[in-house]
Amino acid sequence: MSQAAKRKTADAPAFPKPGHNHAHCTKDALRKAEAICAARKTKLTDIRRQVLEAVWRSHVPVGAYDILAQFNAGGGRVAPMAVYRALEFLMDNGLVHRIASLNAYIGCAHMGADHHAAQFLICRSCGTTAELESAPLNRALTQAVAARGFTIDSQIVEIIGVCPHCRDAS
Amino acid sequence: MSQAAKRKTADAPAFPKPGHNHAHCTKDALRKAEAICAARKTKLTDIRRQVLEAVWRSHVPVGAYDILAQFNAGGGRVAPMAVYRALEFLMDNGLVHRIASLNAYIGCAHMGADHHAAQFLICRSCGTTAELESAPLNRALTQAVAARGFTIDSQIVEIIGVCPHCRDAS
DNA sequence: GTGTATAATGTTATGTTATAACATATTCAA
DNA sequence: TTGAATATGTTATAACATAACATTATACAC
Repeated sequence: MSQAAKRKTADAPAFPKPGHNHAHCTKDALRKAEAICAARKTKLTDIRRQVLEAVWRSHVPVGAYDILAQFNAGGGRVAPMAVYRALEFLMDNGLVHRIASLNAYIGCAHMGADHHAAQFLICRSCGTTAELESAPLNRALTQAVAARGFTIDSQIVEIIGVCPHCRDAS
Repeated sequence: MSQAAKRKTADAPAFPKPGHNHAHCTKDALRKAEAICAARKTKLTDIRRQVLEAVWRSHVPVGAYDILAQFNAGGGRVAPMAVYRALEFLMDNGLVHRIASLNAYIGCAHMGADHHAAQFLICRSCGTTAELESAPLNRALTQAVAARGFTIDSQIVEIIGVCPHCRDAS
């Protein structure tokens, strides 16, 4: 593989494909989450792990009450608070992101990278949402903000459009 | 004024100052809104204008139910639907933006510029929110998205931090 | 091991934001 | 002036999120 190709791969991860082996995504995410919590000495308890699994069911952001519904489908009695608390923990530990424009949550694709500066591509056709993670974009953003004398704490960048797979399919 | 200064003025509008003449902002906004609705042959009815005025009370995004409360403070009987419908009209006509991270609404600072690609700076100290409108940022964003084969429809860019005035005051 | 502080979860209630569905009124043009 | 389109009124409810306090589990010092 050429240097350019390598750089492209590192810089522009493929948009999740419809038929990819998602079990691998989930397993990998859980494994990394365990490692991160161990390193941070925080506890990935049962309910937290279950919420993380629910979030990783797909690459489509999932609402808190959808997670709740999954839990209670078998006659469970979990309350909304339990889900929201688990989500808060997962977000604090960089394992999950909130998608503000959807009021929904998605597993972090770059666990451990310590980025609270995620950017998202949201397909309005299939719902699949991917992290962007573009260095040039980050630079442009940092510069534009600094030029206004503004001190940046956090950012919400959500791009709504059509993913390459849906575009090709239409 | 030098070319550089002109460019800076056009490119980086000042963050709204605490003591600026806000009556001018409001008046200007209403005037432009009238013109835009006339040009588009849409109707800026009473309730729509009142919602627009409520949104322009300040440069801090305002919640739909806050607007509602203003209306009903004097014993009114406006229902949430009325406010939401007016907000929808105002957004469709490019007069108001929704701030997703706050579930709140703010007057559009560039009426008529026909940009559904607004970017916002939100001060977490005073709440003042300004539009960013950076060409380099837009370019970087467009490029980064295109490189992923993604077709962009709309974007949500909200930068949370501290505005220059609050920073200087602290 | 026991007590005690901290963290995690359970429980109940309520707050906040937004929309559905249908009725009525207004406008404007044919 | 009447019919179609637009705008508003009204009632109910959906969807998302947190407050406040009770209980249980965990850890760690003694």
